[in-house]
Amino acid sequence: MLSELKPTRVEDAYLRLKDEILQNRMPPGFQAPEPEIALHLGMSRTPVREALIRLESEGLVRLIPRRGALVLPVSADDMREIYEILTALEPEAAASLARKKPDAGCLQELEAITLAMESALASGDLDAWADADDRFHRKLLAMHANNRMTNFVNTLFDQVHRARMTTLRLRKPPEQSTREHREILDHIIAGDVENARKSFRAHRERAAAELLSILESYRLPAL
Amino acid sequence: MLSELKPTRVEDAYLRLKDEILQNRMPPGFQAPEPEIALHLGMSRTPVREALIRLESEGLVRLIPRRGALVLPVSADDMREIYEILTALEPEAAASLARKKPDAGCLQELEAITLAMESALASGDLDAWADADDRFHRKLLAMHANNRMTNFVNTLFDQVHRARMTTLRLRKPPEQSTREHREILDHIIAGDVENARKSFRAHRERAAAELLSILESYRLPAL
DNA sequence: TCATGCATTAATGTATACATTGTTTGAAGG
DNA sequence: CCTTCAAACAATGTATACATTAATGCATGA
Repeated sequence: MLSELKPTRVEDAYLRLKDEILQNRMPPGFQAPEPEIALHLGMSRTPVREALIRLESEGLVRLIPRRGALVLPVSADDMREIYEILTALEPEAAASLARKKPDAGCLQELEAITLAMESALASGDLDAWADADDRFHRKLLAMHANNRMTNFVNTLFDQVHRARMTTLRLRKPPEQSTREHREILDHIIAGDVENARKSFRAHRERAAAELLSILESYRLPAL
Repeated sequence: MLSELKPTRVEDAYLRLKDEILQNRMPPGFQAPEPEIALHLGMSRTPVREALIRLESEGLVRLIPRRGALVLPVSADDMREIYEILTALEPEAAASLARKKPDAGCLQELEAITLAMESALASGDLDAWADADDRFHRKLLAMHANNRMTNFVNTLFDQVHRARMTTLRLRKPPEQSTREHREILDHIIAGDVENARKSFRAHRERAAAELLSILESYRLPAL
């Protein structure tokens, strides 16, 4: 029901290419024509082409007329665009969740993710921390029943994924972020709509400023 | 530069199908298999298929396994999703514009659109009014340099286009909307960030409530 | 040596072919 | 008359073929 009964080549190509891009095995600037990618994936151009179109619409790739597919770098300005949108949308989701008072089961899961983040911070496991961070944001969105918002924001998360992974180790331990997640969760549980919104907004604004300042101080124009 | 040098069949199919959908010549619920659409457009399945994939990613169509492309109706719940996103994003764009104090030329254009809306209201020309409304929203977004936001919001505008056209004549003359546009513009010109944001938010919240109440009172579950 | 232009190469956009598989029709049997 | 099963049909997913056209490289000439 959730996954396709029959795995199609397009889906396969899409997932594999997306994975290669997000894991930085196909780094930004990487470029290859359709036939080459098709060969690499062991299928014909047709499904590859459709997968590339999809990746392009998600902002991970650009199709350049006679040059092939280009893995897009994410510039500081892209980052600004993306964080501006996240700053507007995610707090709404959080506020709406606080209003709706979701059932205990769902909140339990958010709670577990937050605990995982806290313990990852304590043990200095940055990868686990980043994973919990990602899960928190995605879970919160998924709980707020707005599929259009969820899907769109998820594509934005994907776009900044590489940048977050890179900067993860260029900054101090993310204590503040962790505290803020806890704070947001508390407000949601308490049903405090306005504070849920505000604290999420502050969380995003601070994270964006931090990320951009890291990019600047390390002279990373794009990732 | 703006348009493609060479009009491709995919682009042609995309534009024509989108137009047919938005103009309600292919109404919600309309369904046709790829070969039929290809025949209708006078080209092979390949470009049609790519155009349909694009329309699907924009939420206008759904591709159902052995049934063909289905023109999606927009339900009240879809409307809720869409307006929630607009309510979060557009006020940010307005606020940011108020902050940036755009040059007179651009504001001139917004002013002209607002005047057009006011005179359309005065003369009772609903189509001209709706056109000015649409242009105001799109222009404001375009002025706020965030392409991701602009593109996404534009797809949402497209999705609600039919519903807006239908309800346009089921409601009282849109005096309030017109006043609100003027108010928003004034705040932007004055550089009043917070009031630009607030008045736009109020504008969207009211419009959403109005639209949904019309759907309810006329028993229109979807459009 | 460097510029110019032609020929070759190669990538895309599109058409077509084909296998797979779900749907539907119609006939046969209860 | 309704149900069941099979065969024909049809749509998709994918592969392949092909025309067009941009890029590349090489040869030619100044």
